[in-house]
Amino acid sequence: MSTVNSGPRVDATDARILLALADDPRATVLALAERLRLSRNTVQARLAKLDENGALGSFERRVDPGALGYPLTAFVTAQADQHHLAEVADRLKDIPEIVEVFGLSGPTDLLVRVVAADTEDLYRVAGKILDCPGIERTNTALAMRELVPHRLTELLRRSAATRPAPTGRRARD
Amino acid sequence: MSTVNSGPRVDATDARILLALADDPRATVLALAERLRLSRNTVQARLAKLDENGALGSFERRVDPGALGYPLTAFVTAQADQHHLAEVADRLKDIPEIVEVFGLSGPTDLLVRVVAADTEDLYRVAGKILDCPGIERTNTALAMRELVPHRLTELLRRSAATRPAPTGRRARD
DNA sequence: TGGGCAAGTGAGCACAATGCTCACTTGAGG
DNA sequence: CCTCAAGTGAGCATTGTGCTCACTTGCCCA
Repeated sequence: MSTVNSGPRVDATDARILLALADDPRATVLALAERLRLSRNTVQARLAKLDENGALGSFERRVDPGALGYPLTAFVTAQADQHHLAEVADRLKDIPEIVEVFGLSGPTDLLVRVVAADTEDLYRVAGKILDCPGIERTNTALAMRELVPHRLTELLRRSAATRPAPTGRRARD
Repeated sequence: MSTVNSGPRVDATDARILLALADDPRATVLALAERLRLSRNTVQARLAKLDENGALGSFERRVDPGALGYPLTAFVTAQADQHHLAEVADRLKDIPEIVEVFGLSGPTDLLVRVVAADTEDLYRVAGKILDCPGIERTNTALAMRELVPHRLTELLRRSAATRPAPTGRRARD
């Protein structure tokens, strides 16, 4: 349901931690600290804060639908009765194959991301979407290729590059 | 670049592990084992296999762009010279604000997911996309609301529900 | 110019988790 | 009937965790 989160912004050090984690997701705090040349204490505190503020989304994001038996991804755009968007969203939430829904600006009201086991399955799901009261028109496009797989690394690198406020870190080494 | 992965399919037990992990991402293997009433050994082996086969996507997926200073998400659809899709994709990859790109079936060739710091930033990024040689026409829609946040839980639950092949597990307890 | 303040550091400590290996069990399939 | 794949429980040396503490350092602000 939420749109933004905008807790306190991730700073350069946080970004470096996230980057290191991206490289090795199950790395121990100790390993991260060593690698980033920070104290274990710092990394631990930072990490704690990062998932307190919702800077880290849910873990499910990391699960590959393909491995779950849903190798097909499709995007269904829809026009809907704008007065009842919330109700429509609730209905859509009940369809398990629907993985993500956005409310859009412009002539297309909804963008629905769907996964499916095969084309027949996809057809069925598309039908279910159209059947939702409030949905007026849909259009389904199959994702044939993932040309750029989901990534935030470039943005993280940019954040990591800004010189951190150098506080209390040791001079030697 | 990859489209599918389709390593060996995730079975019911795997799904249960992933579900538990979704609930508590940094849970220790021991905690998971206890909670699922599996042996530590099993969980450890399963988890190892899960990220060997790419059933687990990269960690970056969990990072919230909002926390990074990019609270805006937009979807840019584009028509492109289909003979040069690969080159276009390479160009798009160089734009950091581009988070994901799909090649679609139908009249729209590309779906580009973009994040931006503000509307002006978005305008700039949209311009960069249009400037890519091979891109013929674009249309930008701002994601105003995340009506259903990314989730795979329902699907995971479905997988977890199928009775697992009950092998060698103890009778008592 | 001096005092807080926030953030980092290094040390230490009891406890828990990891990574490994081994012998054993169990159901499925040839 | 035998073998195989998967799970189990045990054990053990090594690491990592979660916590607290005293101390340092640069920044902000008065």
